Amino acid sequence: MKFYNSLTRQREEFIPQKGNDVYIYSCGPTVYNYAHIGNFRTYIFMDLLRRSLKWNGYKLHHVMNITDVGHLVSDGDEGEDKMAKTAREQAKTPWEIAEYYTKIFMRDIERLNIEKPEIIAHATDHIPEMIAFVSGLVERGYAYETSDGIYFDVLKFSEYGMLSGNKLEEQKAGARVEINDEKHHPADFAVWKKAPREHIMQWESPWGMGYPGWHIECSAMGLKYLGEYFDIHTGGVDHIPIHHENEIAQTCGLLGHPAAKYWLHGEFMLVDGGKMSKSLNNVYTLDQLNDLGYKPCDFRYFCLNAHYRQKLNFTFEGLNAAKKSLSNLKNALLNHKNKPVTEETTAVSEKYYAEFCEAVSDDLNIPRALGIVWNLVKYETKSQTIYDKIMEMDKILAVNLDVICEDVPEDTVDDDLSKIIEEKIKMRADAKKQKNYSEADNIRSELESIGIILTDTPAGTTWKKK
RNA sequence: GGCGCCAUAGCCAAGCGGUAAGGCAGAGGUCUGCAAAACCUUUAUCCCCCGGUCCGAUUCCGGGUGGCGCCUCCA
Repeated sequence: MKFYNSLTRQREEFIPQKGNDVYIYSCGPTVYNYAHIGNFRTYIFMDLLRRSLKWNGYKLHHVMNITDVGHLVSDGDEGEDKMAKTAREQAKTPWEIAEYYTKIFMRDIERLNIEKPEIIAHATDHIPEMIAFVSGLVERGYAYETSDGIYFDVLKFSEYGMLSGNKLEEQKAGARVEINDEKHHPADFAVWKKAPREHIMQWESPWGMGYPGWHIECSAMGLKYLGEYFDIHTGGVDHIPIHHENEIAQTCGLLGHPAAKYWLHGEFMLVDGGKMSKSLNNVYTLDQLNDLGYKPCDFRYFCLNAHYRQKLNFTFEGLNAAKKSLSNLKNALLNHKNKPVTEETTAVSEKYYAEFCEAVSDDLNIPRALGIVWNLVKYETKSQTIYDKIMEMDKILAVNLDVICEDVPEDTVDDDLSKIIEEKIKMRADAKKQKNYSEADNIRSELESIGIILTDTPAGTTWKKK
């Protein structure tokens, strides 16, 4: 397999460090709000990575964190903890907030056919590990204490910026409001924060009551579950300049070397050509898409259409295209069901299958793989072999190609109206019998004007809401 | 100002030196009284522009132009 490694900026042959076992860390959600479709694009990418590794015969040891403490609202190390802020606003405890949004997140990734990593690690369950990590940094001289916390000393790590290419001295002067003048360097970041009395989430530490910095959790939990050296670290591209840079710095500070060998980053999803942001009112959740009539698999299929390292522009035009495309694909696949198996179709499906494998293993080229699926499904001779092979491919795509009819929402038309509609359909059937087609068409358009669409089938006329 | 990504048909998009996958939309057809659905056929003489390397470049190099992201929390 080959992956593009953000750290070396090139495509590399993937060689696990411990034989057939692959150790992965994925940055997971901060559970202070509903995850949006942009977040899910990244987890779909993570899932495709998992599935393709398993497809290639690897055994996975995969950790994803749930950040339920330490992620601050603004300006790196100042400002309120996101969890605490939401808790305050909703008059709940941070624990309740975390539990609620974690539950929704887990439900959503399940709906998107995103496999759960083997280990889901909550930050609040790993405070001792983080404290040990911070102590180690202090002992080794990579972190220092100020009046409000323990900070990582970026100048002690000469390679700081290796992932993003940013140079410390070239950051825009004054772009970052410097509130804390105890810091040695503006880019120094908190690995531990001392808690004000009123802070809800706080733990005992060698530096008094406090709570961990955001970045430390990933370093500490990765070390605990995956060891000093592991294979892959994933996250969104936005993590490159700060979060992952800091993780690398911390790990190098403690261990003297980076932990992960391959860094894989999923690109952003744009909305209408620009950034997704709450102020532009273009942030969508899975539930919202569902209410608009799009199934989770429609969205997943939409994401499969673009390579994970490419920005993907979300529009409803695009989502409609994906929805239609997926439905067409299922129909086309159905044509192969229970059709005779021949030497020819077996050979053909093997050939396409091999191409599919190659695409998947080539830095997760799912768009190309999808094209191969289409070419195979359109093969003129229909055969169960082809059906079976494509269902095999769906183990990567995971868009439920065998599910033909997903649950449609209950129709909200009341009984009286449906009686009237049934009556009209009967009238139209009579008109058709008498070849009075203008009357039949009138009834059709009459119903259409109140939002009812008629469809003639061999079994009779059915109707649905527009 | 710094860092990074990108530019392929109406839209989404693959393509990694040998002459443009795939999907959606559109067009034509089959079927249907008409629709709808389904199925078949079709849709880029060319890949933002200008130079260069090469027998050959959408693909490599240099320079433009344009778009996007980041440098504040973000997947």
